[in-house]
Amino acid sequence: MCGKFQPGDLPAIDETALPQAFFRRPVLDVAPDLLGRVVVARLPTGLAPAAATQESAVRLLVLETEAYHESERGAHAYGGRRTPRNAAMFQAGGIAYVYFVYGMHWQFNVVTGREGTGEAVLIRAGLPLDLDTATCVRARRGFDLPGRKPPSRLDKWVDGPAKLTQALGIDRRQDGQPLRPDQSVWFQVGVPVAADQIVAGPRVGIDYAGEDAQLPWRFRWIRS
DNA sequence: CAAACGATCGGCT
DNA sequence: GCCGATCGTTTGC
Repeated sequence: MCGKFQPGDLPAIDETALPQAFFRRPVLDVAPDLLGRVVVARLPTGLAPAAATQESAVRLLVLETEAYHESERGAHAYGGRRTPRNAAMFQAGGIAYVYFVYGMHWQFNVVTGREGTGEAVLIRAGLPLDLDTATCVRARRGFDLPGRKPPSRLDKWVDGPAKLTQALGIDRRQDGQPLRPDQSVWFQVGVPVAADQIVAGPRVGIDYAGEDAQLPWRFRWIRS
């Protein structure tokens, strides 16, 4: 390629796939530990008919996550209550939990912990890592449509959970899928993140959770 | 079976 | 900053 694509100063990225054991830990361990990892998705673009049969690889550096656990009111699995929608949350860690919100958006979660406990990490934001990714994200997020243009800062391209599923091409078909390289979505080791660069704060959009809405279970990587 | 309600986004003021 | 869009999931009658 042209070699001009610069996602910022980053050390070498370790492309080793994260093993299932990485996810089979408590959700509050996994959620901050996912910062600096790379999420990879090989999914159809689903745009023009000609492109619909092609597959594109999108690689995003994980910048923001949130933890959800059945012990608190913010979680779909609160109180251990199972429904057809949240079934994936109760499986052993290492699979995807994908659900639909606000009548138009998909959200991508990583199931954590042991089988029988409802917990998952919501992936909220990411940084495009290469030219192929940027090309695919431009198309999927509609940056090339008339009257629209991509954000000037690359870290504003995928800065919300619904924007992230749009960029990766994730929808209900990935719900319950194992996160492994032989599937369509998986994680790589990525780059190390210093502990003092991780900022914890309250999760967004869960006012109905009462006092649990103030738990500092949102994790953001602030690159200095 | 009907109806309310979102773990949000993008466009406009 | 506010507001409208839009529909799967859940809950209650």
